[in-house]
Amino acid sequence: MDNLPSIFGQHDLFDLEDLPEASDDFSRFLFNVRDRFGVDDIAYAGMNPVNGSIFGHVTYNDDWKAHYASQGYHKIDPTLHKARRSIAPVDWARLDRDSNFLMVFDDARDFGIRDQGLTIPVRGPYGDVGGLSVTSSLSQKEWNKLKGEVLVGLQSVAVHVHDMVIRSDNLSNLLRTPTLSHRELEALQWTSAGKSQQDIADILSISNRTVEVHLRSARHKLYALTTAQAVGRAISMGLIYPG
Amino acid sequence: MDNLPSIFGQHDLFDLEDLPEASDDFSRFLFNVRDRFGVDDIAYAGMNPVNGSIFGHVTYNDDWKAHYASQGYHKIDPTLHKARRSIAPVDWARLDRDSNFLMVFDDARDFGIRDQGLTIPVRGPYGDVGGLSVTSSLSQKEWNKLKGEVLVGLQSVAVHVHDMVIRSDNLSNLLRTPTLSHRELEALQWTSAGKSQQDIADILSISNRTVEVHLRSARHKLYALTTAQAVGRAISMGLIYPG
DNA sequence: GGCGCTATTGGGGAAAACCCGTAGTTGAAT
DNA sequence: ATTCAACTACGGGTTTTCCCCAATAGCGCC
Repeated sequence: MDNLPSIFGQHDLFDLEDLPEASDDFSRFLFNVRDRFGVDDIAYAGMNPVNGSIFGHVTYNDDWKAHYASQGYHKIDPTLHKARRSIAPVDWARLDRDSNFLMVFDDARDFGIRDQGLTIPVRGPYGDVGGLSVTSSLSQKEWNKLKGEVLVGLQSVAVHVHDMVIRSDNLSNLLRTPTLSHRELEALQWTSAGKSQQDIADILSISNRTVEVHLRSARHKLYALTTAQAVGRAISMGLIYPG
Repeated sequence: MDNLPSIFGQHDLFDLEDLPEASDDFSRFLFNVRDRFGVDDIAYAGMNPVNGSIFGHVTYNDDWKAHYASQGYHKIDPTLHKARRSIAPVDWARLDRDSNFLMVFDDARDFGIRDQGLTIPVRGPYGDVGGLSVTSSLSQKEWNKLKGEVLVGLQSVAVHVHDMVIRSDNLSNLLRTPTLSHRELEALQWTSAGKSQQDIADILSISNRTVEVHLRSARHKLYALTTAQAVGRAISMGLIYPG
């Protein structure tokens, strides 16, 4: 927690020392960012890779927040969907106007929210993913200009917000200790290389039952239902490498 | 397999400049960025888990590049190691001056490279990790000032470079990859989400035997011996996403 | 029309994985 | 000194996957 703030010094617009400690203050921080960048609304959504749940802080009005949640739009929101698969910022103008897009944004319009915006994905080392979105109701020309001006700054804000949220999120704390033992990692690694439990037992010169125990333990630690899921999760978290 | 795995695994380091295509563009781009931001050197290192290869692209002089590679410093480089575990930019000033640090930077000094710099981690959705580092030989006071000014911009550059590298690498891999059918991808995707064949059969409203056929076909196309391996491979290739 | 490819649906049986335990040893930490 | 996590191993029983086989339907292509 203390090894981050000073890196940004005093010159930076968004010094981490200004970042709120309590999660209740995240919204206020976002309002602050919104005003500084001159956008309509700003929203952060963090995705927990364990159960796929999404949590976030937004400056949207309460009506839209409630509607969005009640409709389960986080499951189909194309901006989140694309951000989850992208490295670079996602310009909503480049998204397909497919059925999911229309379903979300047709409703959004009724709540005063336009389909003009950006989503910036950010990832941490534990498979944690987040996205910072901004919306604007400027004219297209003005928005394009503003977009270029704020993009770089928003990138930085996104990283800082995600960092803070993940650090204060209890669920993610479980993931932040992916202390897979050496044997568990070995077993997973060989499984990812296509070896059976018996193969691995021979390779490691241990019993196949022991290999099974290690894989079972790895599944539990990664909250995975199957070994295949554990392998995928471990790869996406950088714990092992594809074989 | 080490107790403390090397940063990018057991793989060899190789230089983007050794690659025929686009290397000139990357090189020019980095030199360009270096001059624009007023730093001494810029280095990008990234790993694509598709083949576990490491991509490096730097503005360091050839002597240091050769020395760094020949000593295998990418395995112990503390700047990479810390960046691998961090979301936010890593200030080298805050790193422990441990044995690994001294081993790398004592040598670096002989090649005119200071232990004053920043490393910005970047992550993509497939477990791919990269880091953009900059060095400076300014006075500490001047460097602290410059650091605050360039940090936000470098964040953006880092994302951009990583995106370009991974994208081109994924693309080249995709060209050699047999295309999986829609059903095969669906089956793999749900398997990655921890579902059994019967679960998937229910979800897709097809027979569990059909699901099995799709998974088998996917395994063959991916040259995978087990479904777990196929899942890992598909994730690392970007065909599916971790569930 | 034939040809090749893919998606779909099965059966039977072998192999592997998985779940529920118990239990001894080691080494590190409190 | 005791707790605790990791590693090791085994048993019995269940579930799932995997591999052999065959078959129908749809699709574009020459």
